[in-house]
Amino acid sequence: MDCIDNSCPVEATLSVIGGKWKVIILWRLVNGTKRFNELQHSMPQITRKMLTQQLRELENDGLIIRTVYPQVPPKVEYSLSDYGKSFNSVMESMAHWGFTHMERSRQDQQSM
Amino acid sequence: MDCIDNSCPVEATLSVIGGKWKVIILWRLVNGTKRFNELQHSMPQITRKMLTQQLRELENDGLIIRTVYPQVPPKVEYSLSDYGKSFNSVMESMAHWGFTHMERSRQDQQSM
DNA sequence: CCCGATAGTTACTTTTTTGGTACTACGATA
DNA sequence: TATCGTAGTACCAAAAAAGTAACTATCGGG
Repeated sequence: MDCIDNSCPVEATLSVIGGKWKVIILWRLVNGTKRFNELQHSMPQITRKMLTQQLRELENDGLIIRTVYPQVPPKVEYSLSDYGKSFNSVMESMAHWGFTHMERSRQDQQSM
Repeated sequence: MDCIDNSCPVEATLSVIGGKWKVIILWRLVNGTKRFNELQHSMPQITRKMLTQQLRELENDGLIIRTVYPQVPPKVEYSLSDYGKSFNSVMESMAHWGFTHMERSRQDQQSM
């Protein structure tokens, strides 16, 4: 699992989920299918443009599935593909570390 | 481990190790202390400036330890702190996923 | 015939990140 | 006394990422 020449598995991961939003979006999809607006409202900081763009890239990389319902007004649902679900363990790991990091930060503050 | 209000453990993690270089640098330090130039040579794409900057931020966040030896020419060593080592499990997880991702990409190419 | 709703797109601007080159300090060596 | 080597800094430019605001499509309802 080491970096051999210029093929490094950690960098490979970063190349797929790098950037400011991808992981956050995937994390929102862990507990099920979401519509575009649901996603947007669960991430007030992201703009429609960014959300669309990141969702397209995740779709192209096969991590999520985009389902369009031929209705008006439009209905588009996003969900994790099996491949996307395989990323859950990484996110769980990140969530676990982040949780202890938050605890730690809180304690740092108190001792000041 | 969910997102509660605006405190999300995944986002907390990203705020510390987000960006293009942090994880890559930490991954280089997993198997021991490295000097500045060693780090740079193991990441030919990074510039001195970026490397310095990222190392400082990692140091400020308590993930790495910077040791300056009072010599000429200078010798500065970087290593993971205990806290930084606690991030190893996340990186292992990323490395594992990245490894299968590389396999997958290779197979996608062959079937084209 | 205008309005609302959803899921976008487009053009433009700002911000952030990254890169390039030159410069520094200091002692050792030739 | 000029040069080398390490680990940087300083300043400016370029590129990439992200944000802003306005615009689109379509159907149903008032």
